[in-house]
Amino acid sequence: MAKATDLTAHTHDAVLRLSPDRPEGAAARPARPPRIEDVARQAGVSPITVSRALRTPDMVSPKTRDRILQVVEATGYWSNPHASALRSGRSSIVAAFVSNLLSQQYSQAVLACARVVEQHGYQLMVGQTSYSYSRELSAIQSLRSLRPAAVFFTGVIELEENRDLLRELDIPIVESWAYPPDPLDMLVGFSNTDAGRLAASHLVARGYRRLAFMGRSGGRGALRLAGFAERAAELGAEIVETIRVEQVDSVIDGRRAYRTLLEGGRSFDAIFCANDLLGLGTLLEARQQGRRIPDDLALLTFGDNDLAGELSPRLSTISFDSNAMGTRAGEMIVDRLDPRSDGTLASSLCLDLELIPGETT
Amino acid sequence: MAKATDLTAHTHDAVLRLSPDRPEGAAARPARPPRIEDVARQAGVSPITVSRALRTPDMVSPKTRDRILQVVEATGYWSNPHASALRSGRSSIVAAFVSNLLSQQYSQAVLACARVVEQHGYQLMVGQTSYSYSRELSAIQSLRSLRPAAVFFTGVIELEENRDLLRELDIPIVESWAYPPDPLDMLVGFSNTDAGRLAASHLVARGYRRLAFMGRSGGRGALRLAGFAERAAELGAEIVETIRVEQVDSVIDGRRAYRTLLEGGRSFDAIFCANDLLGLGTLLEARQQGRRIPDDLALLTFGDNDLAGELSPRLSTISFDSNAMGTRAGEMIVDRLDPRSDGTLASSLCLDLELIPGETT
DNA sequence: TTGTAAGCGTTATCAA
DNA sequence: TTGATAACGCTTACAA
Repeated sequence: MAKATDLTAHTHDAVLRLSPDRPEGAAARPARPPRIEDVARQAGVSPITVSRALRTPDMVSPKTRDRILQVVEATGYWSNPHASALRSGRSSIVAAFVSNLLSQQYSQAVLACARVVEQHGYQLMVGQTSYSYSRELSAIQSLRSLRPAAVFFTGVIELEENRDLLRELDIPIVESWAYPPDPLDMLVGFSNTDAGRLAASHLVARGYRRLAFMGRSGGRGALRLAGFAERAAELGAEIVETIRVEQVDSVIDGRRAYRTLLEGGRSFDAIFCANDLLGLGTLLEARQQGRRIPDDLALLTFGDNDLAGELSPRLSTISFDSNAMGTRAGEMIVDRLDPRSDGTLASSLCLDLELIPGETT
Repeated sequence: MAKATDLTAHTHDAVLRLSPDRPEGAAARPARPPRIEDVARQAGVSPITVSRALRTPDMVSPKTRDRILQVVEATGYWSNPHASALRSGRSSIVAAFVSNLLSQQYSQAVLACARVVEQHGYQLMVGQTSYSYSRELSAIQSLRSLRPAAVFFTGVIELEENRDLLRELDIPIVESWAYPPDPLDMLVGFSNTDAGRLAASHLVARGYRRLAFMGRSGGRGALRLAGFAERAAELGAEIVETIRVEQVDSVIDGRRAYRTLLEGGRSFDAIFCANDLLGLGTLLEARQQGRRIPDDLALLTFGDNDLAGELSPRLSTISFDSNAMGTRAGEMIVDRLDPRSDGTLASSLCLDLELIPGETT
């Protein structure tokens, strides 16, 4: 295969190499990875005994077990996960599906989950659903034959047909990022409706009455808007404008949303941005346009960006801990998969929301 | 299994459910996913013909092919990846190994890579090497039997023995995050040495002469320090203190590193932090301790945090595009795996570094 | 506690 | 262009 390069302008890094002291007589590694049969032969037992020694050590006599484990160590044997999954109908893969792979919050949760399950011998596989039911469907269909040990979604499965498909998998499922009364299985969520209410309460308490909302139109965006509108109405404030933004990948999208908001021509004194990047983009764009914040315009965001508090002005924000969310999801999964678990770990959890007042409201 | 919950304090979100219009006569889904044999029987061909129709359509007559694809569609057939991998010795999994799953830069690169490979029918699996050779070894060993289609590392494999193991896998490998002259296979990197040089040049040009360095002691940290020290010496500046921080998970670690730096008792007028979070933590801690920045202390960081420019003061930073890095890695991988590729895509790439002057130097 | 036999669902190989 | 046969490496079910 041709190798083209475009290196000219850059200096190479020094070569970082370490050569271990290889024992003199160390045999060259065989071209093929060792199979369970190789281990069995060397240990003088049958393959199934090796399998037991590795998966259910208690079912093998200590003497045999030690001998087997020694051979395993010496050969560098590693069970073939495909063969294992094919025969047993269960793999050591934990599948995670993210609404948007570029969102920092989702990735944080997924990677926190990966950390936990990895420590228990599972491997995490990432996929993207793109807030789309059809992508969600094909993701779920691929799970039917992948036979993962468990699934984690950064969201709630809404489509009844997809819920049915997932139930049929008969594996632990963690939904997250919302707090519905009827999760498929396990849940690490927070109340999006409460987040909206909290936002309205805060803005009204600060004296704002003409409110605008920015967020996705479906799912959690709708929930946040519902709570926001409900509480605003209760408190006598008005939602004068609602901007729907379906895909948010960078602050640019927030800047654009703010300009769209202005085009509506309505006057408002505060915006609730149901998403970090929207909030950040709005802040930058509004300041650039000469708005004084919060005097001309107040800004409240929702998200988990720990840098919101480091900006100048510090963004007022409603926040939750996406890292903890992923960790808890991972813990629920490994607990459920652990046959020795006593099953007392909560299978549903609602994380707290925190309103962190900054300098923008 | 017992279900404990601790829900009391929170409001449930409304149920978000959608039920599709299911066609009248739609049969209930069978409990077991369809196998290739089911499709074959319904299409009146043998299993291997179905397999060919799906993988190498050109080898099947158009008429047969269409009939098969119709049945595939109707049954929702999805090839079992484990059986396929077991038999063929190659799976559709792309493995990605990250030095630290909590690092935003690494996750960004990995998820960008996931995005690309996913569009070509591969699934990305994430693992963590924790900057440790032994973790790296076990990661690589697991690959021997996982038989992924390709591997992506957010780093360079340093240990000669691990390099040998990887070569034996005989699959596309992408290393990244550095620019050594002898990559294992493909490379999307940048020069860490140049980054260090750039840092020293900038600081000296701004009039700083007593410099401090913060970063990891091994690998890329060492390269950045080498370039930094080399250029500083050339320009007549002195490196008065070097702080080694092996694990950086949050700004807290940066705060701590700064305090450690002070304990040394040496006086310095500028710090180069080889990592975003170290820089941010140092900034926060130094300001809290009453240091005026950059008058009392200048600060230059290395990383890819687009928020560095939004802080107040804006952090001076040497930056690269980790998102592009992951995307390019993904593109290299799918190109190499595509039998129709003409092999003209560069297999080695050096990304540009950009010095973005902020208000801290 | 250990072993035998069979099969998970696919694809390589060879034959027609 | 299509098919028969066997095998990938493991674990279930059953037997000793």
